[in-house]
Amino acid sequence: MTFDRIDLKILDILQHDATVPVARIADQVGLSQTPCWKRIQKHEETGVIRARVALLDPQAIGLSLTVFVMVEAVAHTTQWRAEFLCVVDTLGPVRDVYRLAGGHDFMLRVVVPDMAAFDRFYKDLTARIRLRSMNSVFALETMRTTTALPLGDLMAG
Amino acid sequence: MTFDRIDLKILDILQHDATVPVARIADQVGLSQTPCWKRIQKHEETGVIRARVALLDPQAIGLSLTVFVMVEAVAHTTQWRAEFLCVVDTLGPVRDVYRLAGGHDFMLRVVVPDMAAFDRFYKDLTARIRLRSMNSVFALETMRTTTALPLGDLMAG
DNA sequence: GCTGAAAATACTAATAC
DNA sequence: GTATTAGTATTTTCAGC
Repeated sequence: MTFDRIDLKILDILQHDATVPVARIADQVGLSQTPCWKRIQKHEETGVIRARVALLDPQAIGLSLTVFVMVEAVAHTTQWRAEFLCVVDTLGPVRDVYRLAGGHDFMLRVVVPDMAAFDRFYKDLTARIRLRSMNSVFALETMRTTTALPLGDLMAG
Repeated sequence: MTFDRIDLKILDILQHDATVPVARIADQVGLSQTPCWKRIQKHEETGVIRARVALLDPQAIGLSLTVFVMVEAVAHTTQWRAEFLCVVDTLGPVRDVYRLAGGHDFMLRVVVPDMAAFDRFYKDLTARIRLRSMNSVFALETMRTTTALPLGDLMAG
């Protein structure tokens, strides 16, 4: 898979605002509507565009607490990883799961309404699987956040 | 601002797939098209729906390295925070900026193509602002990730 | 690969109930 | 809140260059 400047520009527009009509995208990238539409279609089929979603305001909905949970595994085995993943999948507040290099094995991004809800999550997690260690880092403020990928750096380089 | 079950259901559908037509959403929440459309419209105006975006596959585009950068501030002042935020805003690979409780002051989520690009980012950051400490945690694997908020927990509780 | 135009679908707004 | 309507915009397909 390879992307030319036009592809990257199309993707960059859509990852910032997916409501822009194809006609205007075509205009901005210097293409007519049909070929522009076909490129977008291709990107959807090949999975480069994974989804089109609405982003909600966590504060407005009352989900104002973000916590990063650093976890150490009891055993470094495929089986333990599978079980761990299975457990966190059943826990509603878990948004992201990363496997890490270094001291900690995993990091979870957890979103809850308040500290009480986080405590329930904490008890749920520790009840369902044994962990070597668990270290919670609380976010006081989300200063910036974006789902868009840095395509600009690719176009320049 | 208060949301009933219907509002939450509408938002939950849209945050997973924003391409679902209003007619089908109305169907699923047990409303006719007009009031359903008006609710969505209201949520867009009040900012509950912040944006509709396309989510791209980082691997497919060659942005396969995610790094979490933990930063300690040199000074705990409003001015230093503003300067720090200003600097990271100019650095392309920075996706998220969180202010943290505890030992580290900030965490950045950084997305780059490879280690060489991360090294460039590292040099850029440290050249533009003085930090007390900087600790990079590399993600070996993104096991799960979602932009959707856990609304199910709210509907149950 | 491109252009242009037609068809199908969805959105938006207004109506009366 | 529902049902219906109509006008507009967008998406999607189908020709031909």
